[in-house]
Amino acid sequence: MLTIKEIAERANVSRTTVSRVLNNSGYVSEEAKKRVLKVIEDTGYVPSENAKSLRTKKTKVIGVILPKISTETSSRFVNGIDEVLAKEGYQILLTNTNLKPEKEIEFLRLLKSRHVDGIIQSATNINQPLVDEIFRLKIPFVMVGQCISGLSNVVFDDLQAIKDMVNLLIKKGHQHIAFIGVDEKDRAVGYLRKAGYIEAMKESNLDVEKSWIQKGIFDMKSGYDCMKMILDSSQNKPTAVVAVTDRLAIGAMQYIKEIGLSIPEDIAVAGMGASELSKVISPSLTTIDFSIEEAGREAASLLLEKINGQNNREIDRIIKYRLLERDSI
Amino acid sequence: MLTIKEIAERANVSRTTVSRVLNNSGYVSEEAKKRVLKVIEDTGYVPSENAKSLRTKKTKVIGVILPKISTETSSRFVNGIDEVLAKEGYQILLTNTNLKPEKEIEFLRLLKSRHVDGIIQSATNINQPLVDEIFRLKIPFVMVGQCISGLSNVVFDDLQAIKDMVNLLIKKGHQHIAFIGVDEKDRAVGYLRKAGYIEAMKESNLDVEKSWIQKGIFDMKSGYDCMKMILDSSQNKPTAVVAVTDRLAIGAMQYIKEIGLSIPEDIAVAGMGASELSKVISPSLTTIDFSIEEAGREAASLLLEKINGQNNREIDRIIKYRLLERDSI
DNA sequence: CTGAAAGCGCTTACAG
DNA sequence: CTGAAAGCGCTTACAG
Repeated sequence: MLTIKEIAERANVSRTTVSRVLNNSGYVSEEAKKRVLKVIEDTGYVPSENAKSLRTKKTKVIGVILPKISTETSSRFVNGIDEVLAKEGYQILLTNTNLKPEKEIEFLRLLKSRHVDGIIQSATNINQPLVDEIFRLKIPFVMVGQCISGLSNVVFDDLQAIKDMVNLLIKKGHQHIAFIGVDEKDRAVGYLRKAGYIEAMKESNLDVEKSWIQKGIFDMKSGYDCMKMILDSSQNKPTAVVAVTDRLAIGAMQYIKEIGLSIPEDIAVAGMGASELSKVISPSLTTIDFSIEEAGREAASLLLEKINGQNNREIDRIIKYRLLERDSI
Repeated sequence: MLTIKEIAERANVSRTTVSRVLNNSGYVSEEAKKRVLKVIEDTGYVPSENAKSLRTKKTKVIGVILPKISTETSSRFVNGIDEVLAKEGYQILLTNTNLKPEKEIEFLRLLKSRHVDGIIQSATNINQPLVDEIFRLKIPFVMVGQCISGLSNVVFDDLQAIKDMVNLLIKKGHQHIAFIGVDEKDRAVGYLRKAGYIEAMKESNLDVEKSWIQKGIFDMKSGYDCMKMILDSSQNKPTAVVAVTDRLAIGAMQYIKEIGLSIPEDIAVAGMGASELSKVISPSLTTIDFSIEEAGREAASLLLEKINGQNNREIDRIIKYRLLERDSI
């Protein structure tokens, strides 16, 4: 590896001078500058960011903690982050907990040990030890998808979004509306969306039969199974179903089609997430677009503000969603 | 920031000793070890990886260069990489060229300046300056998706895969088979897949009408347009069409449905890539599964071997594909 | 305009 | 078993 020392020798100047031309700081004579630049060009020298950040305490790297890396949501999210960070010359160090909560604290420490300038975490469920560790870190931090008071958060309006969806269904004349959710430990997707469904039903004085509410996990098969459960065990058959993810909704659609019912005539189906799938499936799926890229961009901007010391208070941003009404309802 | 010095003082030992317990190397008395561990525990000290790698010349970070970050392919690929790298304690530094070739060299240098232990690049089209820079870098490197002689490559058998697909169509009785491709500058997807189509047709002595071959870009709309072109301008209407990506194929399906033809009765459609969409669309799309995760895993393993000095020769790995025959043909 | 020297936080021979 | 000291490749007051 070439070092600044060698460049200095070849250009017949001191390391200080080389450093100056590298960083465009301080006075350097045109003569010297030219010589240094020439040597750098010839040798293909690239300064060591490691050594640099050991001195400057800045790394121009920000850490991103993802609950799952191989999903459409994650890649959109990272894309949004990258869009604003790349412009400022920041790199992304990616970590993936694969839904294992114990990994979160591990990665937090790891990112700290690598002196990232800031951290963005997209979380599903959060626990106290994690929160404690975040505060302990004292590092610019933005939480996405869940809300922790005292931190800055970028959140989605999960509650209102599903209420809008249920209300739309009600407006269309549905009274028996079923719900496919996920574990409530996931506060946003599990708890809040279920709460929104229940609130909306209550506000319209509609009864909810217990068997209309089913809990699955994050895949299509699970949506299929839940739909079967709902239809098999309900006294009053629902005429509509809303699922907390598109994937679950699409699984439900598969079951409905399979038993020969039609969508939306016999049963209307709605999902959430605006996945690519939702556009392409037939009938096209009514869903909620949560603007994931936008969340990524917001999180990155917020983090940048913190890094640059423009604000250190708690700031919460709620990302706007859009209800996409399509053919499935 | 807490440093090793402070830990040493608090534990009443030298920095050397702290370093020893941190790395579990050399002799340390139980006494001392216990004291140090206690202080670390109490303070939440995390050693600086920067300082460490400045000395050791290892960063435990590997750089990944992606042509586009927000695609299903990319996230699957990164997932595969992460699967094997995470086990070995490596982190991923992600860069995204957004299909801008000039970014590639920039990122190569950047990754070098960050002293990554190795680089994995997923490329679409490659040019000589890029190749030169890679060789200049002298860093463990694995190229994925394209083949550069002298480097280690993980490639897909694009040519044979599409030949298999075309031959299957032929076996099913199709003689007029159209093709939707992309720019041939993309050697794998553009050039090789087109070559495979042409070869397969030739081997079966089937004529190819010029208008059967259309070129699009990587989205559905483009597939739709190409299909329209094919149907509008052909003397002999094709009874089947194969597209080089699922997205293009699905776009084509949309047009076919729109004009009231049915799939596969009137026109059979095949894609490539085994996207999630392909499963869900109806009729489900016949496609090729290139095992992207597997490519990620292979690339990571190969890179690890190089980093550990187990091999430094060129090694090429061809990832197996599977033809998924579904309802669209 | 230029350079010698200190220092960032670690590790690692070396000496004891 | 332990520690003083050198060194990794940079930057940055400071002195000239």
